[in-house]
Amino acid sequence: MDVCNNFDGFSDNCFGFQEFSKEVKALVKPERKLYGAEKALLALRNHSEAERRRRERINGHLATLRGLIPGTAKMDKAALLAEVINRVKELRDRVTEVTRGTLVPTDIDEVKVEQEGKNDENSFFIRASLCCDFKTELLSDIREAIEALPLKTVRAEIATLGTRMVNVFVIAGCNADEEGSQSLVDSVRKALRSVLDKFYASEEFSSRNTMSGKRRRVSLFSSSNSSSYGDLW
Amino acid sequence: MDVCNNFDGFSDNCFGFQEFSKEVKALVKPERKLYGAEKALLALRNHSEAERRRRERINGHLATLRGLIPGTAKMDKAALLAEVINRVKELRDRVTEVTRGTLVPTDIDEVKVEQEGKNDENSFFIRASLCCDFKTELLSDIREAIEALPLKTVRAEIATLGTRMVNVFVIAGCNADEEGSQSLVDSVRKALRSVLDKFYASEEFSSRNTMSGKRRRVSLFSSSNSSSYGDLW
DNA sequence: GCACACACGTGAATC
DNA sequence: TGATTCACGTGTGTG
Repeated sequence: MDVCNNFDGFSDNCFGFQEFSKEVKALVKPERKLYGAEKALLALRNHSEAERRRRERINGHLATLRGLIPGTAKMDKAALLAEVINRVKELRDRVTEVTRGTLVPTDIDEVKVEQEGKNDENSFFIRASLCCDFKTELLSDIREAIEALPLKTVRAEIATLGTRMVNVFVIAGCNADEEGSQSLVDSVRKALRSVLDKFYASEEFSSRNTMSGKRRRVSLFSSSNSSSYGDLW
Repeated sequence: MDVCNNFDGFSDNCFGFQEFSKEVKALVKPERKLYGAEKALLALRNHSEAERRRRERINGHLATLRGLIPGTAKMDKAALLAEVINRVKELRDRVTEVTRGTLVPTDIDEVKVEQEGKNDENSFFIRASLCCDFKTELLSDIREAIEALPLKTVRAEIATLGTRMVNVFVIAGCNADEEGSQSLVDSVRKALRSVLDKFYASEEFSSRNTMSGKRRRVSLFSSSNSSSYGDLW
């Protein structure tokens, strides 16, 4: 260790001398201590192997990312990750762009609540939507549910088609950490779902039909974009 | 070095003894060689600092990815990357899903060729589209161009709106590496562009209008989803 | 004590 | 050659 420090700029551990001298000391004394040394060596082995496995896991994921994004075959890790970031942003923007302007009720009752874009900075938005049969009573229920939450509604839209409607709310949040914003998302989702549940209950009471679960399919037209994303429920 | 190998399972370089002994030898001899040692130390320093910077770059990108994808705050690197992979796939699927079924010609002449999904396994698809004015002659040109390529067309669609049309081809490929599939994409793109160019040439010959570049804007309606993704050209 | 994850410095390869 | 990237083993902290 001291030897090592004779060269300035070298810290103790840079040559692994500590470990080395430990082993030496252990080896000097007979038998019993040797057990300790063997054990230590085994531990060291396990350690390095575990670390190798960890690296393989990470690099494996990086490799599949390379396969997922064309043109990144020969990039180094950092450049690859930068490209991944761009891709995620691009795709996210494309989705919102292609989704925007096509606010059309689908034939599936659903509540979607998701955090929308740019939590790069401290501000963020929550986009909440509820799609179901159109009932004027529902509107006030929704309004109440949303306004009961300590949130600021930035934008609200409604679209109807036939007997169906979809309501969209964009809600502003700021200065919330990861967990805070997630709990906001959850509370919004809960609020809208309770509105939907209440509606179902009243429907059921008026015995128009019985529900099998909470989701209901109404054949209006084949909806293509309302599937996937189970986590949005 | 020999000392090091006395412990089996330890390779030469595991303690950095090579480097160490190099420095020792250098120090034994006076003055001139000391310069060499100093230089070596400096180089080592630069090296470790560069490596530190590299790590910071990578970790920085990982951090922004964390910020970009909610719920990954406390994940370890591997889990984060796995989540990133899921996100990219999800978003990619959402885009194609939300795009599909809305095959409508836009007001911009364009050729899009992109690799579509799942090159996880060895098979993949290429989705190629060409959007331009509708001319019946074009159809056979396109057909010829596509069939001239050593590819299997899995699906083909055409949609028209007013004077505009868009053709979509889904082409199957398999057992191609990154570069191979990329060159296929390029050749498809080239083929479709040549069709478009030929069309332009004949149009120009018939002197309906002069082109400024190859792109042409026709006001039909404001197209929203044909923007971005310059790399698709 | 053990398992896991991370940062670090180093050796080697590539350009 | 120097600069840069990667894999590796190790030290260290946390649960």
